[in-house]
Amino acid sequence: MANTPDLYNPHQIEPQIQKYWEEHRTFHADGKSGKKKFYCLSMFPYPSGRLHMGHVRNYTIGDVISRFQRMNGCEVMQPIGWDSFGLPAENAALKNSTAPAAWTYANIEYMKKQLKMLGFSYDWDREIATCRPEYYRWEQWFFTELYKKGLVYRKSTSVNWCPHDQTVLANEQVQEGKCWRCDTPVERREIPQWFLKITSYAEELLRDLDTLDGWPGNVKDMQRNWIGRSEGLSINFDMDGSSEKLEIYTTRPDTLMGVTYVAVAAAHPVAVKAAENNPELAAFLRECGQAKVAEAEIATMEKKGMPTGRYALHPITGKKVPVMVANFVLMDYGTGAVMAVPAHDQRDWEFAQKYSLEIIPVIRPADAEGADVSAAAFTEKTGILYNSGEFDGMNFQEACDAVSKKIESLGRGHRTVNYRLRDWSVSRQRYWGAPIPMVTLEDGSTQPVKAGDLPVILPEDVTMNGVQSPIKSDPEWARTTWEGKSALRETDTFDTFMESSWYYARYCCPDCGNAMLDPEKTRFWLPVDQYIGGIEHACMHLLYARFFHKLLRDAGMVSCDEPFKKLLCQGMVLADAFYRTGEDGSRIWVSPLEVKTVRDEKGRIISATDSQGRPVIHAGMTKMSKSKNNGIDPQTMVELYGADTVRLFMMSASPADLTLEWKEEGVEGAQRFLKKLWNTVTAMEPFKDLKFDPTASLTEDQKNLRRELHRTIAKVTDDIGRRQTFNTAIAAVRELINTMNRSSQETDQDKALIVHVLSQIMLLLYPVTPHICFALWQKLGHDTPIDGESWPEVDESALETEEILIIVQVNGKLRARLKVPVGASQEQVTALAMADESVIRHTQGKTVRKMIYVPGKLFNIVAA
RNA sequence: GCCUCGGUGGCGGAAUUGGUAGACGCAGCUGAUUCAAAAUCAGCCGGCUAAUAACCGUGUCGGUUCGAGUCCGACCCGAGGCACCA
Repeated sequence: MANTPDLYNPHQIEPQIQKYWEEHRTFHADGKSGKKKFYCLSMFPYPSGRLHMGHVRNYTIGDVISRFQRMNGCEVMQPIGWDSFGLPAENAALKNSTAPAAWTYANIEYMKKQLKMLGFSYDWDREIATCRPEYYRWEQWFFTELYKKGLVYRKSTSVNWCPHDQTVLANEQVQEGKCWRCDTPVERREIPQWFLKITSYAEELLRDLDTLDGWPGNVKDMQRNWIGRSEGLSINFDMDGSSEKLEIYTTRPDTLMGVTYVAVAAAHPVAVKAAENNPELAAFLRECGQAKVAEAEIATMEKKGMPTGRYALHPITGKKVPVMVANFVLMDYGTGAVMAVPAHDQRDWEFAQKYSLEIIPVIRPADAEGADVSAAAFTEKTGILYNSGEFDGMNFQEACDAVSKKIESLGRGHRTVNYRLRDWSVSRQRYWGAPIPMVTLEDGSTQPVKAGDLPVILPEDVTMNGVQSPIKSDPEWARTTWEGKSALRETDTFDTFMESSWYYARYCCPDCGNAMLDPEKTRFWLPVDQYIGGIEHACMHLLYARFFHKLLRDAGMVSCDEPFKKLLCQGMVLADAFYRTGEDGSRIWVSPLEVKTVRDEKGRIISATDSQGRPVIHAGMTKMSKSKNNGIDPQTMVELYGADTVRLFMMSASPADLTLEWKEEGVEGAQRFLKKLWNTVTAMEPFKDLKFDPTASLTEDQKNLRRELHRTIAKVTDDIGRRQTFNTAIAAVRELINTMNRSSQETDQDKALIVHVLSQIMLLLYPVTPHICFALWQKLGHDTPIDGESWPEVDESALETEEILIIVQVNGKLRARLKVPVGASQEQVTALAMADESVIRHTQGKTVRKMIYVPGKLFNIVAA
């Protein structure tokens, strides 16, 4: 009878094992096991239609950590859901004439299937979608509570406005200053918006960063700088010939005597008023109103200004200084006015040069008579004041204190703490979002919707015309009553960061129907033990979620101070990009899957052609994107290679926090590894019942293999558990397999050891490639599934060695490697080192000046 | 422009606390097997070199140190974020 060869077939085993997990509810978490809890969370996806490689990378990391913690004795809760409000649904609705809701729900269903075929250990019972009223009703309710607490206010602020479409544009929808749909130049426009007072929590958000030991330092640095706490002086300048005041803030009070002009934003009342009978100035203000609302835009554009014709009075000397309008001063930042000290601030200096404004140096280097500001501003804080009257001779700190005191005693200002962080504008003039639960009464006053009238439901069965939100174009939708009086609903919706700011808490009690959160359940599961997501969220999402958590805490719904104990930011996924040049000279991007490359003997790409043999140009590795046609579809990859191969490649090709370069050859390498592993286990299957006895007398080979096994267990445990360097963990397992293959396989004890090592390898690889490990675990003769197994333990006795390696250097350069007995003394090492041929050669004719001995490691001879 | 991170063989990367640079893999080369190819197995694989000697070598320049990929200073290049993409 012919045997069918037993080959690795992921497409057969993976669906079976996934079905087993689903039927057995293996990954369901209810908090009743009595084990230590571990909450592992990956940033939930926007349901764009298909999973992309960035998702797969994110979720594979989360799954590896979840399975690892599970094996280490924790009850792991790993939920998943959908960040399902957002702009792309509206764009898709326009393109395909579908309702955003229908499109979104269809995408969720499809992507759910894709997640399942990757074998992630989610507790699907906790799935949530933020576009469901059961979810956003609590967000609406919480907003009305915050309103009652005084943490919500309304203020006018700038937005990008398309005058043709009569609509607000997202920054993304403004391309080169023009509307992406109709190419009309975009204008800045002030409209009233709802704000959350995140600045009231700025101090705590800053301070608590120090408690986040499990966060990467760079993310904490970014948040610190984003919050941007500064101590300075707020000063009121009197306007010449009027009772108006001009309030400014400065972090350099020491330079106050060098102020030669004041600059205001184009939207500042002083500028607007001055432009009333100055057509030239009015034209300039219109020009300023044409820039996009983005900090990078403002910081890089050409600095322009114009005099208002008005003057402010210096708060100490009373001297008249011109008031300029400047395009780089924004009404939304601070007070919309700044004092300018061109001698000691580079931007002010350049502006003063351009518009021939006075430059008065008031700080000189400590070792010079005066400051040379002819070529650039002198911006050091190490100088001494001069040209400053009563403040002459003071240093930076003395001057700051003295000037501040003086301004305060004159009643013209006060010392204050300022933040770069601005309050959070939560209003969006879009349809596909949670309606803001506010109403306007006929008397013009605004009121929060009563709790009993929530949720304010967003209609889902709508048609989009691309210009206006359906709830704005339907006058009936807004009509309502409040305390019996007729009222109009707010038609703006929430920023989608609102939904993603508390979803992690809702996962603890997704079915809670009578409250936003169940405090008992949040107390049990929170904080999230491990959060995983992209570094692009370092400031906004991660700061908003921390802010929301503190709001929830102050409302008694959660009991810890921070939502995410440990944070891992994974890198982007890149792929080769290729293009050929079209007849009109344009670049036609060709998918890397269709490209054939020719390499030289070193393996460098020397030429490439597309599927029709046309030459294409290699544009290097870039982020997977539609525009470069270099996105690799995860589903296609799973269908070709299986989920385990995709997971293994993702985790082994680079460290989790760096970019990952998708290479088909590398994926094939990962597949090759799994096939070999399958074949090795199959070959050892007949010996699965042999038991390895570590207490028997072992051969050198056996001792060596056993030592390598336990070293590998120690390394993989540390790499996954502490360092989160999954790539080196996998490399260590591969090394162990190489050692095993070189090891003797003669005797029953040899074979028993190999069967034992293979079983341990299954446990080490299970978090990364759970399906194959599940199947091979059975083949190795275990009759209970691998899912219930504990993480392997290191046997210290296996690690013992008789010899150690000492590195011998002469003047820091490697000259010899010495194998010495474990207990060798420094004298013995010295004698052996000095007798080494290479050491003798390199010390010949020289005097030994010094010898440095790092016990058990290194011996360096300094000779000259 | 500002904030943060990164730069090591042909390529991805390793080197965990300042102590052997290049683990592990991909590509490539050589051989075995094969009618042949694929697959598989074995060996080689930073530069220079006859060499397993010596020298050079971790973006550039300078510094600290017995010793620097790692620490410090300056610069160059690339990536992420900059508040309405998520």
